[in-house]
Amino acid sequence: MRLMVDLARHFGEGSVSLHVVATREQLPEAYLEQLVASLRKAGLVQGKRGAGGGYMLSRDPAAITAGDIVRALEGPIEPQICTAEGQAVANCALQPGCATHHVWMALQKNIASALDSMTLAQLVKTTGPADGAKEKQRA
Amino acid sequence: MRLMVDLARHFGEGSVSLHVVATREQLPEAYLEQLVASLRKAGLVQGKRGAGGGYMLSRDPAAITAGDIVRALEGPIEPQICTAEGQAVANCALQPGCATHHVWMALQKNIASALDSMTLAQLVKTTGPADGAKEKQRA
DNA sequence: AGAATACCGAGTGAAATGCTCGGAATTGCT
DNA sequence: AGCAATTCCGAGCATTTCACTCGGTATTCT
Repeated sequence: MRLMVDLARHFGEGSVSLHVVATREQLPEAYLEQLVASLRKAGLVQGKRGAGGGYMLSRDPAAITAGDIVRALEGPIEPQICTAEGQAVANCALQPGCATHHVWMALQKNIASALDSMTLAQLVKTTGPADGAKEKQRA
Repeated sequence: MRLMVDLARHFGEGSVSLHVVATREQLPEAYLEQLVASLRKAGLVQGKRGAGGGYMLSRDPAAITAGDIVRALEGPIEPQICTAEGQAVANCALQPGCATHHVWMALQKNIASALDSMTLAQLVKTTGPADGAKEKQRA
């Protein structure tokens, strides 16, 4: 997540090496390498090999949401095994009218829409200065 | 969760033994025992010992939310370690303007309000009796 | 050529999750 | 009083996930 925000922050400056990001964000480089692999497979970033290479976002920061990132890294959003995104009615296999299924489905949609409504561009903006704006929430 | 809905479904009928709930919901009894301990400590259910004993909700089903249950079983709602409920500004200890903190806080509030808006009474209503089917049927 | 860098696959330690086991303590029934 | 039902309690166990490491290979720049 922080990785992506960092990349977004330097969007348009060519490719950035993981080494730089790692030191800048104080994250283990070897770990980022692994994460970025998933992000690349999901088409969110592009890598450039060789000396002077690195990574860059493949889309505009305004066109990438937190939801995209979460899905790329952790798979479909599913509060419970039986309520993953994109499953029609699911594999519950238990009582058809399983009371709790309702709960998790509602929650899943809620989470998904919350994450999908946050773009990288927004995140970059809301954290440049001393973080004064905390208004972007609708009940 | 299903345990609580089951209890709610039979609210007002005195105490229900775990054995009954377990067979009714097809869940391992020994496991329920453990779960219900947390629920009791959280004040959501009351236990009555001895033969003919069992558990019952300590409040009206309309006064218990999914959020209550989740918190009782899994602790405060926290999408990330640094964004648990009830923490003022938190233990991030990293960059003060950590970009992603914002995301998780928003998400946490979203989840919490979603769960808090679902009461057991509602859940009982929106799902027919599991299999007992001798309750008064409505919906 | 040599260094920097992305790529790849496997492995590790700690924690959470769902569940089991054995044994108390309490209560109702006969 | 005694027995059976039931809550209570603490520990343990198998699997999975999480965050992270390691060693190596391929590519590209200077």
